[in-house]
Amino acid sequence: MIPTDLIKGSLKTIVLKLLKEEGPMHGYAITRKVEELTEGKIKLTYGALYPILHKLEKDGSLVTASENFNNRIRIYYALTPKGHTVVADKIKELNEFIESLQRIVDTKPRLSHA
Amino acid sequence: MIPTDLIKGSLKTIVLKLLKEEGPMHGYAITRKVEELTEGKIKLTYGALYPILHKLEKDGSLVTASENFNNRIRIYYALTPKGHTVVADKIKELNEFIESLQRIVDTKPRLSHA
DNA sequence: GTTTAATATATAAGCTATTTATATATTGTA
DNA sequence: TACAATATATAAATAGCTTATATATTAAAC
Repeated sequence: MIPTDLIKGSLKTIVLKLLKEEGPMHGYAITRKVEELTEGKIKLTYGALYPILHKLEKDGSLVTASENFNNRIRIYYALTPKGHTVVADKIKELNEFIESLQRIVDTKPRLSHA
Repeated sequence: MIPTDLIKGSLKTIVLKLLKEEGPMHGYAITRKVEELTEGKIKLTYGALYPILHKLEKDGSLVTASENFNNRIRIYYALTPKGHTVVADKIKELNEFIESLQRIVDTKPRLSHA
């Protein structure tokens, strides 16, 4: 599993991206999907997830719709038009970040030091 | 510039990786190199850098050697054998992280939702 | 001649996103 | 009948960072 320090900071982007590609999801399903996509390497804790969702709802990026499924409440989160704009920006940032990290990781030692 | 939230957590790995590839460096040079490698997209502040270096020195991953250059003190940081082990682990983690992020970012919408 | 930018290291206070712990409740499985 | 899985939620604590501040020299600009 990837240490949380590293993942810290990209969780919001990950959540938004999932909602964009999968459509409306409820919290529990989001944690499942992240684990599935990353083969268990990234685990979204509920203590991190729900504050993120609530915050995004508050700022108008997400809207909710409650559903009763087997006597369990499911709260579906869906992107608003504003949310779609936010995701686009966040994805762009994340791509730049990935690119920068790769440039650093791919750096090979110089011959002068070999 | 990439928001600091995203970079937070990978700074230590970046510093260690640079010291591995470039050989001993002093703090100021490290900040310069990171900016250069990432085309200004990642900026290492001194408030972040020096505590990282001091911590790595304390735990035995780095050793220091002072040099006087133009009446300016330069403190060179170099990896110890332990440091080399730590870098290897950190790089491995970072690669897994990058891979996981890419898997999430590259996810395309399903036809069933199209 | 004097101000400004660049070089060089350092620390303390404050912020904020996260982890950890805790709470609650139902359904399916062993 | 107990345990695992499903489902949401919050509060306290942590930790890594940013921001601000301090100090000192050299080179360039004006």
